[in-house]
Amino acid sequence: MNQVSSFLLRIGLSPFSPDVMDTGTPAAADTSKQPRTERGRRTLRKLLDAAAVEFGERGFHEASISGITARAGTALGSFYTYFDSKEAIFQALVRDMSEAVKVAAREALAEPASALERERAALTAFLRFAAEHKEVYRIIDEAEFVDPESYRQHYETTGARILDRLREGARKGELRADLEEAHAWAIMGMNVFLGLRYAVWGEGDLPAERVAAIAGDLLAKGIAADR
Amino acid sequence: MNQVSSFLLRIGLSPFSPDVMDTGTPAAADTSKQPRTERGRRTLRKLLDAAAVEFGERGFHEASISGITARAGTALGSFYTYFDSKEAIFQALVRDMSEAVKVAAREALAEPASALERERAALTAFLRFAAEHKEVYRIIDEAEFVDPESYRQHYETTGARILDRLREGARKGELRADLEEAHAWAIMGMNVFLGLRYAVWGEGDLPAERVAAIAGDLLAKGIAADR
DNA sequence: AGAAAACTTGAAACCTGGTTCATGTTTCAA
DNA sequence: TTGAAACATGAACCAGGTTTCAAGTTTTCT
Repeated sequence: MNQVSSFLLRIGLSPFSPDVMDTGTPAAADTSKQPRTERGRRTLRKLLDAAAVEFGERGFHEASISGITARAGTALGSFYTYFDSKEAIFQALVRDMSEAVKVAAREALAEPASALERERAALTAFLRFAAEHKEVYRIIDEAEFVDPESYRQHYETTGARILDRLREGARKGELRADLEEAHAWAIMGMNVFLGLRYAVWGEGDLPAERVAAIAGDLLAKGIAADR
Repeated sequence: MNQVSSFLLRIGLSPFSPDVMDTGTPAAADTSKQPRTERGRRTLRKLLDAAAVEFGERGFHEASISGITARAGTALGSFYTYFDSKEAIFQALVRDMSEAVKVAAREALAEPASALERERAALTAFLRFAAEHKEVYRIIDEAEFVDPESYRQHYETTGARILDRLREGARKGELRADLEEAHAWAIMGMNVFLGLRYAVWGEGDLPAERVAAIAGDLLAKGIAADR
């Protein structure tokens, strides 16, 4: 029911870690809301885990605070000890998850390989992660409407990381030298849609490796007929 | 304020055309709701146009029926003469817009060209359309949460059309023979994300042709360094 | 013309669910 | 031990927006 908690357990502890780069939303002085007690930290974590499930299952608007607190096994009122509003917890969740996706990708890129191999590995990891945590996928996607700033930040950051890899590949002479932001976004879009189709919707009609192989090979050679 | 109406004027007349393929949602016996009068058709159209603006500007949940009727210049109660609920008009809108996107793409593919050229042309058209009708983009995207069935149908149909083109290209020997559904989805994802980044978000930092050229060339040759 | 059907109207009923709050319990440091 | 701060509780409050409805007005058809 909550494979989510595994990574939230890891991440959840720092849901309010100061934003590395404050982008617009004042992020509020949530100092007042930070738990000062072990018990408090436990409750906060339960709420975040519960929210991930609730939002993932019912979507932002269908989801209810009482649904979250019920799942968390806390009283309705307790919610407001930790979050100012429904939006606030959603935002915390989105940022944690964005981070979680990033981490998952980074891990997959641990051992060095050719630039093309790396893109394939990254996609495989992403597909596996998405299949494992469909809620994450959904929540980040819904952020486009609930918390546009975080949504934008997520994709801009992700795009920038892809571009970095492309440039690195170009530097090593493995990739073309003229790659730019648009290439990174094209690859990102590819990945996201393949994730939607095969990881989130697909009941595994194509395994992650296969999908990643197809995309990798598309990146390597294009789709034109061999001459 | 409503460049939308132009295409809705065209499409709006048949918002209830029987679904070619009923997919799950019973689509209800909307026979009862079909206008039987010229006046009725006019009002229905006003409501759809207004809804496109309202939903596009405020998103599904922020949008209100009274907002729609106010923009349409009709009474609140009249809304329910034509739609059963907020969801119902949203669905009608999504399906119309899905159709509109399809039409725009078809038009761009009017004159024959090489398979790769066609993909580039399709993307250019899509980017132009998206820039022109950001609301459409947003509404279709939000359907993922408000009306998942229509959302899925939109992308499955679109993906299928792309795949058809790829197969056609393969048949003519211009494209590789091993292209499959995943390739179509990869291309679709590419297009959608480039649309989001450069048509919807971008203030035209890159013109549609340039973006389409980059993507087209990625499809043609891949991103590996020339050997 | 006359009557039925189609359509319009906007006030008000109705619901839902986010948020508040006053009261109690637990934790922790001195 | 003890008091203050942190945290927990859930009934009640409340705003806002969807939906209903009964009473008109316009259109269509014979």
